Amino acid sequence: MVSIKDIAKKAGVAVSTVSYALNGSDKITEETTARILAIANEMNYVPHAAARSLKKQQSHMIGIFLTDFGGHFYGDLLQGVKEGLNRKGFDLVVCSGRQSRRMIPERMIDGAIILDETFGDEELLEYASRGHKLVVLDRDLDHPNINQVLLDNKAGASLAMEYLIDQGHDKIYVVNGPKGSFDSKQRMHAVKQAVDRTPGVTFVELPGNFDKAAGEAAARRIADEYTRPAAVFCLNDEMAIGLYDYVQNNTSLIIGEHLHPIGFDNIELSRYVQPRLATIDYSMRKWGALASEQLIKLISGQPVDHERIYVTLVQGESVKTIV
Amino acid sequence: MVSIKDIAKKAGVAVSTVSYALNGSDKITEETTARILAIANEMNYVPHAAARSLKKQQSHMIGIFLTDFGGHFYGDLLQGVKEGLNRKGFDLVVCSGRQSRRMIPERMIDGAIILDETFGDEELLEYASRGHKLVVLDRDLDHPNINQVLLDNKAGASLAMEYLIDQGHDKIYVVNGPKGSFDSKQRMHAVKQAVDRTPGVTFVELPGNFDKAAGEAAARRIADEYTRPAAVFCLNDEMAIGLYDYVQNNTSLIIGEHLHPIGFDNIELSRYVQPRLATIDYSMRKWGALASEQLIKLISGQPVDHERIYVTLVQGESVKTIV
DNA sequence: TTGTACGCGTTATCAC
DNA sequence: GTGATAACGCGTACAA
Repeated sequence: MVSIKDIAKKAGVAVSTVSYALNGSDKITEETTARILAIANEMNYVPHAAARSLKKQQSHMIGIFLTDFGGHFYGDLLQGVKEGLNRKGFDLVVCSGRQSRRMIPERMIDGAIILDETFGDEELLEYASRGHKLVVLDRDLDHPNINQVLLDNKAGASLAMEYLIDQGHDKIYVVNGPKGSFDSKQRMHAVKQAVDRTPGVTFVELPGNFDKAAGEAAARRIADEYTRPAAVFCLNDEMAIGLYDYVQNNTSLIIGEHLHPIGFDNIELSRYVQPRLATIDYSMRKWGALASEQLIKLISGQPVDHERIYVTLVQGESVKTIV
Repeated sequence: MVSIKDIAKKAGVAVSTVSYALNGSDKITEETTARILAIANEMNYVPHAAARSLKKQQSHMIGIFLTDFGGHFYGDLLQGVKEGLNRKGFDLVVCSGRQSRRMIPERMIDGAIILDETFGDEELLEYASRGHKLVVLDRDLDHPNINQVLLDNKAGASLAMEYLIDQGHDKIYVVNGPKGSFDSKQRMHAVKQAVDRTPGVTFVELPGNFDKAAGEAAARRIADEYTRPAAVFCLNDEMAIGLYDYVQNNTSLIIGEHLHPIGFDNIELSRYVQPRLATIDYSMRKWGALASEQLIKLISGQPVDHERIYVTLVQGESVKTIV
């Protein structure tokens, strides 16, 4: 592998001269620079990332940590992050699983975006206290080195509940997310507020886990005890799809007639299931772009405030009016 | 940031002692090792990835390069790669876009898995000739430093065509993939072979691009010239979904009656569209796992042969028998 | 322009 | 056998 030393030798100059020339410093003559560049090119020189990182103490890479690679969930988010980052000359690495976490303390990345509830708050605070810069998308964490870019879960859940109630529903199941999930908690909290301020609404909370299986389990329970039309607020679309699967394959109940589900996230699939799933929408891409922006500000020492991603209601034939 | 030097100072030993102890060398006494480990722990020591990479000339990270983050396409593949890698102590970074390519020559990663037609063959051969190890999933490239793990496109396309023909279809549209795509070419080649050996089949090739828009465009064309029932082999599911969208929203043609589409990939969505899309299935996870295995063998200098991923037919109500 | 110290961990060599 | 010294990998940046 060719290093600046080799180039220096061939060009008959010092390594520092090569380094300056390569980095476009005006300390070096135009001619010398050109000559060195030519030689470097001809020798197929490529700087060694590790050496540069070691000296500069930064890698110009940032990591995004996801719970898993599954689901249709992340495509647009990642695209948003990547675009935001590339504009600033940073590269993105997408990580998942425990092993890759060491990239943070080992300084392989200059900062991280976290969307992975399997991280403990303490672990993240620990990183932050050691000087690592983080943007969290899935929790409320207060530290100068941590910035939050959170969904407006409360608005979303309120929107969903109000929609159901406006359509005349007074029996509402709510399928919860995972225990530790911040988004779940916020959404469920808003659900309870909505119920509290609306007399006459029966509300049943079912356990869930943000995956299809949870939606199916909830559907079974609901179908088993079915007596009259009910609305079902699944705290994400994935579970709503699971509910569709179960109801349509294992019962004679009709979605949009007996059961009126609404989801959260507006994943692509929701547009394709029959009938179209009502849900809460927001821009994944914007979320990602904003997160990357905030992280770069954090890294470059600029002041940052926490940010919020706004949501809207998407109506769907899965929810019909009760007359 | 605490380095081995700090630990050495506190422990009253030389840095080499610390390094040996940390790496579990038997050159150091149990007690000394224990003491050093304790101190390192207490000081929250974490080795600097860049320094280690620099010395060892390897990062224990491997990269997978994707055309984009979109589509439901990659989740399982990535999961497969990750699992295969983690077992061997490697970490995965998922990359997309031109910028991140520099990770290869800059030796930020020890090897790369390529599923991104926007790479040129020459570029990849160039990397290989410089000693970088690659596994390609999307082209036929011969070099000692390159291993191929390819889909059995020919079998898949033959399966699809035979299925259509067996159902009595004699008018078959085929919606192609992008011009440069290896998978497209192989599939289309097999299509032509199938047509050639079956007299009486009318076959029309339509341009495509593996995205939904291409499927919609093809659908428009087919609908405009519709005279009698026809089968449509979309060279991937995404385009077949686009075709569904157009046909169901803009025409009175019925899928499974007038138009009989089949896809390729068996993405999750294909199970949800109505009627279920017939398609060609294969295990994404296995594909990923195999790719990572091959790459690690390549990196560790073991001999490797090219591999093939087998495919099966998934029947669906999108294709009905012509009587 | 150039010589050189530096960033940090690894490992060969050498002395006790 | 134990442990210390120093060279090394590669690029950067300060002092000369």
